[in-house]
Amino acid sequence: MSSQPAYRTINIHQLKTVCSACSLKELCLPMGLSHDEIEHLDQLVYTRKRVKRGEALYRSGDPFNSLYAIRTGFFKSNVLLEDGRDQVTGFFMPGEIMGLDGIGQDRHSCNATALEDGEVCVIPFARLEELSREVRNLQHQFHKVMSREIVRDQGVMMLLGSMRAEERLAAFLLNLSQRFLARGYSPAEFHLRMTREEIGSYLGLKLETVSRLFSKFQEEHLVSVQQKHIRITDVEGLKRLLSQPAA
Amino acid sequence: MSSQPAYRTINIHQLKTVCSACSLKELCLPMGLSHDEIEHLDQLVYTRKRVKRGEALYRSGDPFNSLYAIRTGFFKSNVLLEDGRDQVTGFFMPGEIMGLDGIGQDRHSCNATALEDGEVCVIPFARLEELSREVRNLQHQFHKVMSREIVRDQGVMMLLGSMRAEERLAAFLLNLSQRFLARGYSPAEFHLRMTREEIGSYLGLKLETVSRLFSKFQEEHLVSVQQKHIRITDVEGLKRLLSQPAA
DNA sequence: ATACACGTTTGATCCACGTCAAGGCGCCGG
DNA sequence: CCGGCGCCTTGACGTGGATCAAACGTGTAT
Repeated sequence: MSSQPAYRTINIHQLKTVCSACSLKELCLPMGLSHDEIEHLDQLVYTRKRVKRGEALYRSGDPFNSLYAIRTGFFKSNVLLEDGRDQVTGFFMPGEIMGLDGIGQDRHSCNATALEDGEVCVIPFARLEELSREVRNLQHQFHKVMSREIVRDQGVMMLLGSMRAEERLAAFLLNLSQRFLARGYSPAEFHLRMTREEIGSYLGLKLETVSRLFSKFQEEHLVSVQQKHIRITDVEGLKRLLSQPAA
Repeated sequence: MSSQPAYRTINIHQLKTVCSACSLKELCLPMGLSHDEIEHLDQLVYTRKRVKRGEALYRSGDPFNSLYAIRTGFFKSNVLLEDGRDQVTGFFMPGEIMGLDGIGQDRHSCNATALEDGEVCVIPFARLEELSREVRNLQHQFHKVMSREIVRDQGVMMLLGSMRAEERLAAFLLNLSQRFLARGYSPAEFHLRMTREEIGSYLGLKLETVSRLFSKFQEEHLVSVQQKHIRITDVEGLKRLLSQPAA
């Protein structure tokens, strides 16, 4: 990757690299930008990085230089307490941006780990700021990305702070479903890339509880679960769970 | 720069209004900016807004136009579920910025309410974006503010997802204490502006649990509590609670 | 002053979820 | 094809915090 020749116009791989040619441009940072504006972005992302399953994209404490736009693969972010407790703070899929936590302190405040082999676009942050001083819509788009991350976090707080275990898992499945749909995958049938323990950590539950709930949902014909393969058979049923505070 | 009258020096109220003359400039948006840069900001904030205790600064669904920098008073933000459940997502004090949730969808996604009479600086967002295209450091500073909000939210997730009730309350008190300290108030003795119920909602606990924990902390000589007046008598003791997963 | 309303404290009881423990399934390497 | 190791499921039991209920301050309005 590193030794790209100068005559890049004839390099097919490079062509596929730029935002303007990326299939995720409707979901990712370029969302809502005009064709011309996206071409400005092509100067921004000149590095890709492959990450193998289990590898860290960055770790808490690492100096912050870049944001990462996921091209392929599935990632998680998590924070560790001194005593070893571990809280998963998010799951990320193609088109989503990781690393926003690093801007405020010039170092990352969480770990980002690949849940399967994947590839990310490296976005040098100084360059992004520079470019967004020139391209108004890019600036605005970037602000939207950050704001949506804040809103997403509010949703997780709602989940952790006021929902019961059942509701949390239902909300989680519906959220994944929607995000798969937005990416052109089936919203009804998908593969969970994370373990029960990671789901539990994210939802503030123990892995046994998550497992039991999957079994319960299956008995109630809301989903059909086979290990990591999930098939949602009754979306409305899941949604109904969310509006029913008590059992 | 454009429409400022030349004789602005004689307007006392105006003098107090501008960022360059604001006592909170070390904590608020102008943090880290040079004197000259802060003067640019003076064109940004031309409206203040008084908010009475219990009044909303904005509500979920309201169109988004401005951010709000708190000058005086104490605020909370909360989200409501259809079924009436209410999650407090944050408490805000002077120098902190509210409204960042609105950027992503052009409407606010939570409510912001005054816990006591207060005053905020209205920051028209379009103007902020414009100015931050011109003033590099302002741009960067604003990005830091947003990023820190994301990191703060991660902390709350950690709290809600992996801490026990005792630890949550201890973490909450220590957090308030630090923020009061940063504002020049006593970190050891302060007045809680929110009710037990609001604290509970924020921490994912019921008000009775919060009340019991205050009593427990008092018995253990960690704090002395009298209604809303709190005095932290053993900071180290509180910190110790945080690193002890089990009782 | 007085009184009401609201917020808080405290006790008794309950239950959702955690903990501990024992298999079971499926995948990978030998 | 076999054995081992993650990961998952399921059961039995324990407990932290919720719920229900009853007083008790305290600030605010009359």
